[in-house]
Amino acid sequence: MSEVHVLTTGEAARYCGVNFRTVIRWIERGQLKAYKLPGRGDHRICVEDFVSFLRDNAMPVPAELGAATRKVLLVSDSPEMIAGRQLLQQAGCEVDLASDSFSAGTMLASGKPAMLVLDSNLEGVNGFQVLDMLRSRSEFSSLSVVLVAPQDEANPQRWLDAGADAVVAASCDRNELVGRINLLLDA
Amino acid sequence: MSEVHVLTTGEAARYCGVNFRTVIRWIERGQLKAYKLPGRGDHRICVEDFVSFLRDNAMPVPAELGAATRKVLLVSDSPEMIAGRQLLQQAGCEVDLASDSFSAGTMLASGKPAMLVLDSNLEGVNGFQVLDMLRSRSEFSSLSVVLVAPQDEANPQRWLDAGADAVVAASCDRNELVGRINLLLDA
DNA sequence: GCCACGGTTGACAGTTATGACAGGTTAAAT
DNA sequence: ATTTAACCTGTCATAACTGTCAACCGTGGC
Repeated sequence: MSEVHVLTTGEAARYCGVNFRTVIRWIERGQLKAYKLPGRGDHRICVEDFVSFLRDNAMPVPAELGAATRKVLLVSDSPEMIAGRQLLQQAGCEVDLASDSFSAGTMLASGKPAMLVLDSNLEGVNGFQVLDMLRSRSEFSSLSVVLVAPQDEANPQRWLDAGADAVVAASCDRNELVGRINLLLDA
Repeated sequence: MSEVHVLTTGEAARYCGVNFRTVIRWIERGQLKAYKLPGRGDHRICVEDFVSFLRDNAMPVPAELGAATRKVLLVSDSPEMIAGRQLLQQAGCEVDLASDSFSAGTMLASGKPAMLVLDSNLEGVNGFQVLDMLRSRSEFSSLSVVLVAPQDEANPQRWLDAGADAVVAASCDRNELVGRINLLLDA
């Protein structure tokens, strides 16, 4: 069963060092998404919504809540890429792995990773199509995308134009890849 | 075998991030419908009642409970198949449409359809791979799958063996397709 | 039979919602 | 520079809801 972790106004208030009254006002103003319990109308805030609220307002994200924001979905069927998984885990990331585009899609939607590492060499994946789709849907607006370019890539810029946040060559060093992923996750 | 799914107070509580005591109070106040077991008077909540309670109170519905009963995800890029969409809508179905496997995956996971109509002629889709993945994940255990077989299909049985609930030829009549979908949805 | 597990109940402590009010900040108007 | 208004935030008291705790009871496994 899915453990939906939610916060009360008091918890959210303590996390950002304000009075809970203020948190309620943020909610009333529509700045922070929340729902109400039927009883007295207590507010409950999904951690996910809270974290994106903090980010939108350049507020510090508590480490224990930000852990979920270091989740990476790695989409590739190449053994070398998959070997990079361990490096990412050592770097403190949670890593989901998909080796075809259909399951990649399901894992993206259900696992809610903060980053997608997409190997455009994967058979049946059209990187441009995927980027188009991601960028046209608001639910993925905060998703970072690192594109692993085809072997023969001559013009990496076109991927950036299509919406990728970074492009790396498939042949690039794994440590370099992990370094860039880390940089994006911390940004 | 049709599994009548019910929740205990503890499960319902975890689903909406409150204490089980609170769930019992909602039931006592008549806000949440439930029945009692004869023994100690344990509460049991039908998933259906729980979901409509959540909806009534604008509370988030957990993905694994929210599956719509007449929602179909149509995965194809063939104009004829897409034309079948209207027929399905006329038959009272809600229809999502995906034309590539990646977005099909995202829509399957986020849209929670009751049925997947998968065109195996779609480029980049390996029907067997998809069926394997679906049947190995419990979150999709209740999903019906209608497979639209390749043009040259000689042995439809192998799709059924792989986990499809029905197989139709790509050339088959649209009305027949809709009829079979309806049958499965009502089952 | 015995035990672990999970659910119930009641009492009580802890939290939260609400409205009103006061102090602080910002920005525009004088 | 000063004033003013608008706004945000914290505080308070009250009422109501929610969580916690302990004791107890069915159920199923050993």
